[in-house]
Amino acid sequence: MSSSGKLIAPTVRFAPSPTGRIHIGNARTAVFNWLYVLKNSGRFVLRFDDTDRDRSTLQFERDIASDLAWLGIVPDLMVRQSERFDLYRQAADRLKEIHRLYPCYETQQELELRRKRQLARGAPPIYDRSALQLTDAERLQLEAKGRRPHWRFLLESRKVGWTDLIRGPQEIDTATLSDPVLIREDGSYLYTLPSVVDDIDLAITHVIRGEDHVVNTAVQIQLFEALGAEPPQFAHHSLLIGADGQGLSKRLGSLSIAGMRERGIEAMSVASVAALIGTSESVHPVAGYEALLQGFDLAHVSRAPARFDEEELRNLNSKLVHELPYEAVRARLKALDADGGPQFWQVVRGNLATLNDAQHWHEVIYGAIDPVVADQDFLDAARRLLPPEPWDDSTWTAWTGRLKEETGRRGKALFHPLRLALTANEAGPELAALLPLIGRDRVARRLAGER
RNA sequence: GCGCCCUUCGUCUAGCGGUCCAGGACGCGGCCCUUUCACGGCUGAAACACGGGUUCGAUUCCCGUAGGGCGCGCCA
Repeated sequence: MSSSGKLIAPTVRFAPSPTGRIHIGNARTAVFNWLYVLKNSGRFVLRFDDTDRDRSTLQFERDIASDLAWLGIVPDLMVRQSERFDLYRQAADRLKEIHRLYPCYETQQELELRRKRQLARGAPPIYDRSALQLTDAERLQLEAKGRRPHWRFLLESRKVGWTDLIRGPQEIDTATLSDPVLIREDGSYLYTLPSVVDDIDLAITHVIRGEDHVVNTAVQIQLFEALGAEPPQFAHHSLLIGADGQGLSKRLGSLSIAGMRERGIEAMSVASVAALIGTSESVHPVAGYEALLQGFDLAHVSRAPARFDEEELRNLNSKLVHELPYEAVRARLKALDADGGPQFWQVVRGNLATLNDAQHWHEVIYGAIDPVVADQDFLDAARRLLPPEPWDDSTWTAWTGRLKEETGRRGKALFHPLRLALTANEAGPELAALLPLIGRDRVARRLAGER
């Protein structure tokens, strides 16, 4: 909203702290941001909020970047807050000058005790600003005793409002909030200040994030204003909950993107679920972001928490795999040592839950299996009737037709033993299609009960 | 404890006072295809959390209750 009316490309940021890998909930935020960028020809900033030096690691940064890359998300810019402390110091100085940042000397134990007392009284656990009452002499005395201050942002007690792109008009009374600590006793920065300073410096126009940040937004808007900047647009989506209806944040193990990848789930399956769950669009497999873009609109995102069920993801994934063209999977089949060519893929894909399952069918068709033999006499008869090659799609019908005449068997009694002998599986692709791929030699061997 | 948000089929949701004996999608059941199973196609069952209001009329508006999510950090 520049005064010149000039259109600025929307810029969004995805700002994980590299203290762990991303899970489906974070991925959903990332995908929303990504779709917003694709839809509006914007820029995507990946910002590592690594102000917590103890818990942040470079390895997690790399892992997060690779999880995003796997999801097809390509940042235009990557920054690391730990490399931008100068900026934060400048902003802090400015806030001190205008008396919006003040030193406090309470210990964490004292603060905790106060909060407990307030809670016990039924009062909200809000910082009482007693540090503001300190005289210069008292401050000096505390410093002489070796106390170092932490610094709080002085909130203006008033209602702060914004129009949330997902939640609509919002209003929060900052009188109900504690003045947030911006700078720790050791001089390091907490999330709040760097986040706002970077949003200003990187010209972020749209902050799309989880609703756990709704209250922070009021504080941040005051910070933007104190620093003389116009706040960006905000969009807060609801958080995912587990299939059991409980919050997701508690147990992350199997919900990690890395885990889904390892289990052979397609990246676009994850992206489809992430983008569509909790929206008015139907949750269905979408092969690419361009197609996902069609129905994308932040206004379609629900305000109620949505359940994430991995079984739903698996179902959606198998449907996605069933539709994948050979060219799209060829390289990955090769990597699995399961590239049986276009014909193979065509026959087999409808039976796969994940692409990795192609390995199994490749082995069943071209490798050595242990045939399941229940009735050797029947299989011997089948073997005697085996037509000579070349084989094609009609071979199956011709062969089993003769076998039917010979043995009088039909239906399941006819086909089930053949399926078990030829594939060692109860279920699978159509045998008529499988037969020419397996070939006469292997078929004959398997009917004889040999590997 | 306080504050904010949410509550329609099992799940994700459409619905913004009469169009709704509530629509779609996934899942589930059935049928068809396949002289087997799976894939695929078709089809069916399935919901307005509860209690008060407001109104000629509430899924739709208001209040309360219950349930859920989030927040109240020298975490992000």
